[in-house]
Amino acid sequence: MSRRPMVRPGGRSTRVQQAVHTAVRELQAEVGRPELTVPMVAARAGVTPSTIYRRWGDLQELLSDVAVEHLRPEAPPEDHGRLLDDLRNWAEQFLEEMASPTGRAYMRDALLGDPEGDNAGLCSAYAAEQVGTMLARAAGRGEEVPDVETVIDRVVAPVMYRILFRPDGLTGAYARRLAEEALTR
Amino acid sequence: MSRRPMVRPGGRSTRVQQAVHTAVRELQAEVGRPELTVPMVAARAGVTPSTIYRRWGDLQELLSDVAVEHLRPEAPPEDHGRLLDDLRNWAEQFLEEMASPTGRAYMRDALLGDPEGDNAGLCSAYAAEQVGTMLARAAGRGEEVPDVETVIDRVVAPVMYRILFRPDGLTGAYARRLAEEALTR
DNA sequence: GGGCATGACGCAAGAAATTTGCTTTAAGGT
DNA sequence: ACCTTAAAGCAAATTTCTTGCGTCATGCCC
Repeated sequence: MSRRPMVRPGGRSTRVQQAVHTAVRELQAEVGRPELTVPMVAARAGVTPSTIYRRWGDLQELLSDVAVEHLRPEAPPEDHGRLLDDLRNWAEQFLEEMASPTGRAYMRDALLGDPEGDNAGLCSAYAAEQVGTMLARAAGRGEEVPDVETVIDRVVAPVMYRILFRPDGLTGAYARRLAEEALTR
Repeated sequence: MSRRPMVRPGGRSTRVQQAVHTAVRELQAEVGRPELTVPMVAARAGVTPSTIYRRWGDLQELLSDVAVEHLRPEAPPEDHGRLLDDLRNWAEQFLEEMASPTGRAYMRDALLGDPEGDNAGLCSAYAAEQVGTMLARAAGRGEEVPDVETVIDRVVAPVMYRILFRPDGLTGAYARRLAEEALTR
């Protein structure tokens, strides 16, 4: 008894997962996403196709996994000593990363192969965490700070919406303006 | 010379297109999206699979087409005699349509099979048009009105962002609040 | 109104992909 | 060290996708 499902984070499973993710990244760069196939990834990763099908279901879910990995922020947002500067800079960087062709591709992939919406939720959580860090720092300095949800609505959402639906004419200045308006108005 | 590509809007092409679209809608309702395949749609539409592959490329682009058709608004927004009421009601309806399981599925499909981003742009244009109608009406009444772009950023974008990335806990009240804040603050 | 050029569809064969049952491997607990 | 079992390998069966070619119907011109 007491048989909880076995979790095996270290070992072969992990090696396979990494090999497959690496293969996806390499092949995406080499042949481009439209030419990418599961058997191709499997061959590069030194794995049988059925392994990929069983673990990920299909190419989209695999791409979604890889995309989310890339979308995870690597460091907390820079500290400029004042919330307005923090947020302005972060928003500009965020837009530039996400609006680039590769950024947009990752976002689309992340949303795409994600029936449960788990990966999408994760992306949103990353952004919320970054915003939360900036707000907490500012509050610690005694600044008056808005809600995380407010900043999501006023800064993150417009940037994401425009990237997904109207990618033309996006500039860093737009992101900075959103940040300013979120704090002043 | 002077041979522009022949467009044949009436006739067989159109019949095939409608038959295929209808088949997609019916089968989506009957067997669900995950089970849907191109050969299945072709059979229902009384068409060979190769026709679908040639015209649409793959299932995702077809689904994207069908989705955009459903996302097109059927009527201009209701007129309540005051911008605040117009916008509040419209935002609430918009959220409720888009946040439903079928609405979300359509949105995802529209974004999904759309390498060029044309369909996504179309969706955004629909929303902008609806907003523009309300603002023009209000301006005609002498009300002071914000920019279309502002309303997009403050109302449409947050709703869409949350539907795509954090579908939990969305209510009509949230949409109404966004509308109010877009006009007052 | 009757041909003509052309784009779209049907058909069928071939290639590629996905699925699936069974076997083998190796991680982790006893 | 041994067992148990999740996960990977392998290969056959199935399904989907691609492609070349013949046919059909539409829109234009006479």
